[in-house]
Amino acid sequence: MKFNIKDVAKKANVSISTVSRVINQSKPVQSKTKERVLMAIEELGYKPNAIARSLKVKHTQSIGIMVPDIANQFYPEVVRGIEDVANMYEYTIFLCNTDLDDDKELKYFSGMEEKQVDGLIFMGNILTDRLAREMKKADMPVVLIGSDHPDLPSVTIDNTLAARKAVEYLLDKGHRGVAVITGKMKDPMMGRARLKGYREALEKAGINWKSEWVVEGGYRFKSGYEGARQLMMLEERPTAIFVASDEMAIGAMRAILEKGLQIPQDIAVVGFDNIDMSGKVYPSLTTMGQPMYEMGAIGMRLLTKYLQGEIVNDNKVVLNFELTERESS
Amino acid sequence: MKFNIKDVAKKANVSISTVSRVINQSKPVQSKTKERVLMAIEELGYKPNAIARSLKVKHTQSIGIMVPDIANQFYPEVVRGIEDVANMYEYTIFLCNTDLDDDKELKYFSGMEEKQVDGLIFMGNILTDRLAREMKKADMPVVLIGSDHPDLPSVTIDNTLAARKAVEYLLDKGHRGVAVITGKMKDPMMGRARLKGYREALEKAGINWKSEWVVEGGYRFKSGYEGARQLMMLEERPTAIFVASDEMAIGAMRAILEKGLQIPQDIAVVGFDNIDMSGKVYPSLTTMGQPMYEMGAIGMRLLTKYLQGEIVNDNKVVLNFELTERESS
DNA sequence: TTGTAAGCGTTATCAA
DNA sequence: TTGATAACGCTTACAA
Repeated sequence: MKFNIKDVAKKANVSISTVSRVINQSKPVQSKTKERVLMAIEELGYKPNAIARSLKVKHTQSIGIMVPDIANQFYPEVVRGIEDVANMYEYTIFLCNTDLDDDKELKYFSGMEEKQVDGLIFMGNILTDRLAREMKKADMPVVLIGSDHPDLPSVTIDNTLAARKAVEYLLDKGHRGVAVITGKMKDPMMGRARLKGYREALEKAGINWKSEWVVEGGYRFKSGYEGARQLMMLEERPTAIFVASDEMAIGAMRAILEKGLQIPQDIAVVGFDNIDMSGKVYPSLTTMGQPMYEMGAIGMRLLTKYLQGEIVNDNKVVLNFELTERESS
Repeated sequence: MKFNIKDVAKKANVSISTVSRVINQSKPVQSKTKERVLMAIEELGYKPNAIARSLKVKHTQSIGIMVPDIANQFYPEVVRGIEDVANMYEYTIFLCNTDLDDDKELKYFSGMEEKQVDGLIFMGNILTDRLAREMKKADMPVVLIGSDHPDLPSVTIDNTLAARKAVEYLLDKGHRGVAVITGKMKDPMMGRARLKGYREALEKAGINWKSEWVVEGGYRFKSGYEGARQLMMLEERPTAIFVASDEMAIGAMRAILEKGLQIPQDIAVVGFDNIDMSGKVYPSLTTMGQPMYEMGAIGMRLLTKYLQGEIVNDNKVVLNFELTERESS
């Protein structure tokens, strides 16, 4: 049996407004009547209906999160960051997996709008114009995490700088033959930006670019594995590989180890992201870390600012990255 | 600017009821007027307000998911399973991280009730009586995944049988010195049940139980690492370790490798869960796999049955497990 | 300090 | 096939 505010009003012998007032503490209520109301609530096991409330007050205290795939190592950590600060601000989160599918993204976004989320956090490799337009049209704040767009707030790191630093680290260790397994070329951040960083590092060091030393990967283990095998078949074998994601890097390491080669003696590898597992594999992975939890937390904090109507002066926050040196280099 | 059904009614020169009818296709509408309505919707960029709808129809097409920690390797995969079938049935999901904290569990559950979720999926190591009572009281279906309770539907595997099989596998390989790193003893499934399986296997094989060969772990990498170190310091060193979770097993492997020992030649290890990473580490991990994605998918499917008022004859589904043999054994 | 009543954006009943 | 209108459970003027 489900009771509503009317039931408790009747039971406590007051009007529904005073019940509302004690629930929300929105206006003073005489302590005696308040007690009666509380009693009634207790006895009936009454729970306020947030849906009805939302309809009236025009906000839901819910926000949407769109991620490519929660089962992909990278995202759970940032979702956790989001969740933690969302809870501090009393928001609960709707989670959607887009699989990087444009239609799903559009559909879910629309669904979130209909469910009247107060705001939304979007993660995805590339933000289509179509979706960006929808986001602008919708009158709810959206913040991007890990990707970027001229007229939307976002939190990111400087991917090309981070990649450059990673490669420079390898160069500083004396490596001259540094190959790269990168993200998809159509992907601005993980693909092009990180490759650009690689190229910049080489240029600055006066090292020639060898096109056979750059292989385009996906993001998963398998493509790192295959990329490394391909690289090792070259007559001039690289002595180090910079890999644009940790999961690929772990795949690359396996390929190297299977070949009977030693890491880092024969080939050093440095990854990107610093997912949880990168410190746990053997050998542990040196990696250019993104502050995933912070990206989530800060992204959500940014969102709350819009939600609360605070003025925000900087809607593009770019966070620091940090190289974690481990055994693989 | 946000428009409502009234706005489109005015624009299309019809009543709000006919607008509602074309949106929901709940009653025939003359194709000509339907067209007008569709035009108006299009022009205004109207999106129906699901909150208002929910208030009226008394369901929200939302369900809640409570997990200990989405950043923990095990859960994203089952959440993904849940999500996929939830979407097939047009539900969207609220995600909550409980951190295994009783108060948070209670609080979030209450919050989900207020938000009028149509149902809820709970994951947690142990279901407190307090929470179980709340679940019974609430008039919404709840299904448990990975844990169990006499009067709640659930989907699990037979943890003690699975553990026994894992240990028997080791025994069959000729190991006589099989140690175990288990879950917390207060945890019925991952702790006691899996330890029980270990014991049963030993008994059946006529092998003596050595209390110094069982160490109680948490679930994380570190406790596996430490557990293995402890085990290796014994004067009679085990030749195999059964570890009650993959993450701990990966920690155990690292401890073994660091010690300069070989896996599986010196010590074999088999884990539990078959998380994604267990096939990617080096050496790859033999593990007793839980069908995580399926547990999620089937759990959600079970929930939809309650949601749709289907009669369900078996509210305790126990799934098959499967040993995946890899390099660590 | 308390109560009455309008209204939030829908759906659904009833009548036309 | 369409339109008026009550109702869903709440908050919030406004009045008492």
